[in-house]
Amino acid sequence: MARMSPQQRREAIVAATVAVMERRGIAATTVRDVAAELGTSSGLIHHYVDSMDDLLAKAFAQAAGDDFERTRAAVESGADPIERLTLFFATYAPAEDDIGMQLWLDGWAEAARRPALQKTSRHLNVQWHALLAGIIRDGVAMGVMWCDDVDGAAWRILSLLDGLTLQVVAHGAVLSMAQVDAWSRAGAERELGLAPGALAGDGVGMTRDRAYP
Amino acid sequence: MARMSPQQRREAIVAATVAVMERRGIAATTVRDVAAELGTSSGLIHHYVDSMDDLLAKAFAQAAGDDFERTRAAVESGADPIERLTLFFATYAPAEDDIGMQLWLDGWAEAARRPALQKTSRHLNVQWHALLAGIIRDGVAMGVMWCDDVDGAAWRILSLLDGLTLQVVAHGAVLSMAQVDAWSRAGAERELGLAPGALAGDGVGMTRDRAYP
DNA sequence: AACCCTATTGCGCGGTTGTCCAATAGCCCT
DNA sequence: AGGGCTATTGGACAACCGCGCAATAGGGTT
Repeated sequence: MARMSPQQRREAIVAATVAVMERRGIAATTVRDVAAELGTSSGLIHHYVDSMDDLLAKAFAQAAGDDFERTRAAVESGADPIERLTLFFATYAPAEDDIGMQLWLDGWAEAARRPALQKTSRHLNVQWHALLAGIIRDGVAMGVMWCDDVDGAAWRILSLLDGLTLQVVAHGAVLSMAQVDAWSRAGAERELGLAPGALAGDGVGMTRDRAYP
Repeated sequence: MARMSPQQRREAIVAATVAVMERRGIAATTVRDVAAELGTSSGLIHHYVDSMDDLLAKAFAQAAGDDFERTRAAVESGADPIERLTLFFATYAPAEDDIGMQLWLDGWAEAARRPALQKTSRHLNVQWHALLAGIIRDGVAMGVMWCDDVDGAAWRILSLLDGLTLQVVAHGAVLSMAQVDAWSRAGAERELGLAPGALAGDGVGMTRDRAYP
């Protein structure tokens, strides 16, 4: 294989590990699989990585962190809390097509047995909660949302979304992605005292006083 | 080891597999672990079981089915829908101490890659939904609950419970079990138009017109 | 062009896995 | 009491795992 700079090779290894993890699952990902994914020898992996556990933790942090950053960037582009919350749902749902959420599910299950992985998983989840709680706090302060317990509401909305998505990923045809999307938005509307449909749409070009056609 | 009847031995093997699965996780459970658990040789396992996948699927079905039956029995002892729903929360939460819910988490993650396991997981989950939806339907018919979309509400309440419990199992100290219990009941109260605190308590000896001390 | 540093290779090691099988031993029936 | 059915044993087998190491090869520097 072509000789790469250590920095490039490191990134390539992590990227290949993510790809294999998404296909085979975290626990079933092996050094030889990763090596085959990027067409090199297995020995090369250990030249850059201390242990397999480290590699799996790094790869999970990379994939999960990317998911979060994408949603965070989208949310920050929203003009007001309602639009930001709508963007939150719009970017969360479609990304977790099938494969992305499966990785989260694996991560949660493995977290109890791999300390390094649990640490990143917990940290990411707290960030998701903080992002959502920030939107709600702004909305309450601006008088467009109503909620006694912001932190609790954020955890409930997030957990509802996770729980519903879990059904789709783990059980396939029982629930559809469209239902998950609609029901999680409906749950948030109820939680925050919003009118039904207040969080509908993709959030793009949305304004609070826009007339519905 | 003492010679057993095939029926007894089969049950002993499944029970031992459940015990090992709860301790080590589904994916990490080996034939030798199960054999050691019940003090026999590893060869004996394959005399009763076609493959390891089959055994894991059977054991998961047993453990998960027991969980469901326990809650179902408790719910059926309730006098009215409010009491039955309270019993639902009371028996769901404490059972999933740590170890029981970890098994569900493992099962969900493995479901995507083990067809036999996915089938039982999906079937069980539909039963959980049906149990909850039945309670809500009765409550709406009797005029003690208010809900437009019974099936959707049942999925939301169930998924909220799963999602919150997941946080505790996977991430430890981020959320407490008491918060999960309180928040999931609060979510259900909001979802069904009940007064805050309407679903509090353990449901034992509860009556609708009981005066609070 | 010669050289040195290091990215990369290919294989071997010890250990663990699921699966299988001949040999053994315990229980029931006659 | 003896014989047959089968539950049970314990190890062999091939495949796979993470990991380490001597040998090789490629590219920037002098």
